Amino acid sequence: MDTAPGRDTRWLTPEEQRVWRAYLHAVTLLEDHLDRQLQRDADMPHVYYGLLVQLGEAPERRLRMTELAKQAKITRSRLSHAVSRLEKNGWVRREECPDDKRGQFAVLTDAGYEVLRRTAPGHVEAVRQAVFDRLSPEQQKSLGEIMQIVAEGLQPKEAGADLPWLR
Amino acid sequence: MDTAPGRDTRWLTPEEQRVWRAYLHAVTLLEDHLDRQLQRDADMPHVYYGLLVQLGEAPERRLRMTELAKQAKITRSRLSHAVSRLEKNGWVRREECPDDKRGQFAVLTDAGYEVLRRTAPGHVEAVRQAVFDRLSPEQQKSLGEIMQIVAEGLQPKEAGADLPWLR
DNA sequence: GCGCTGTTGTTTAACCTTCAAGGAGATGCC
DNA sequence: GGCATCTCCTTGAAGGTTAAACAACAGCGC
Repeated sequence: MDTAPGRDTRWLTPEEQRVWRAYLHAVTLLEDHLDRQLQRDADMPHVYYGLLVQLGEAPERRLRMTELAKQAKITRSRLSHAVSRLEKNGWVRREECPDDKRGQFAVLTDAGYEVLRRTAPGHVEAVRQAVFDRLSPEQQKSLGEIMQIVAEGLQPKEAGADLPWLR
Repeated sequence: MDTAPGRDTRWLTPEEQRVWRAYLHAVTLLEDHLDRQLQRDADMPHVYYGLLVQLGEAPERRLRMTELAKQAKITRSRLSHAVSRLEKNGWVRREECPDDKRGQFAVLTDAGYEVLRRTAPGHVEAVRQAVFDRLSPEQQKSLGEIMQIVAEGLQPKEAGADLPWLR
């Protein structure tokens, strides 16, 4: 990977520093804001809410643990803890996988769906107020492209994704 | 604050959803990446590293706790815990404030400065590889503007900041 | 079948963050 | 001065996250 930082570090220029600081500030403020909003209205952190959303969109409102972890960009360990908590709340239920006895499904319960239905509007509104209402259409487009690029760069590559002849 | 979500929620359009998902993915992947990088190379999470940076840039490498918390966008409580931890590592030291006996200074020690000097290049390189190397100059500029706007919208306003005649 | 390797999901303990509460000193007002 | 109130910072408990180790199983070659 040749990352060994030698004598010649490519420091950030003043302009790059401004961009980076702005990014850090925006991201931490926004995550804080949304976390508080959801903690107040739905009694759970943002990440947990995201899990319910993913399940709500999945066929039959169920996903294998690993698949859910992948979609939510969290570790399986973290997901395991999270689901345990959501299970206690009655929002999610675990089910065994008939095909693979190691496997577990996380299933969104009716109560979980109800919570989602009740709290989604407030959450969307919060996102709108904090982000979309403040950006021009061009900026929104730009933001999407930029984030897409950054995410792709960090995504653990699919096997053979860049070696199509191996598939 | 008329946020009461009535029957008429302004849902995100499909395009807005794509932008928002891309944002969430990028941000969580990036934060994870940097956290791991720093945990490995500097034995501390990203936020703690940020504290050392702020102190390193401050005059005399010292800041009042509240000021540091404000700059780092974290709560005083969190900062208090964090400084305790950094103090155990010998990277930061607390000092009393002569002017205000309630006050405390957080001071970057020589050892702390040394850690910073040693690990900064690797961190900058990680940020570069994940972000700046992948974006065009226009995109970098755009990112800065967008994040600036979002951050300002969430920033707790300074007293009278939008009422200049009151200052 | 048997063993090998990799996957799936959980667990433990250490660590970090949050929230609510509180001590101690400053500030202002009478 | 006396009192209320505010600010600065800390604390402890509850809860969330992480890394590492683990048990159970699947897939595969033999």
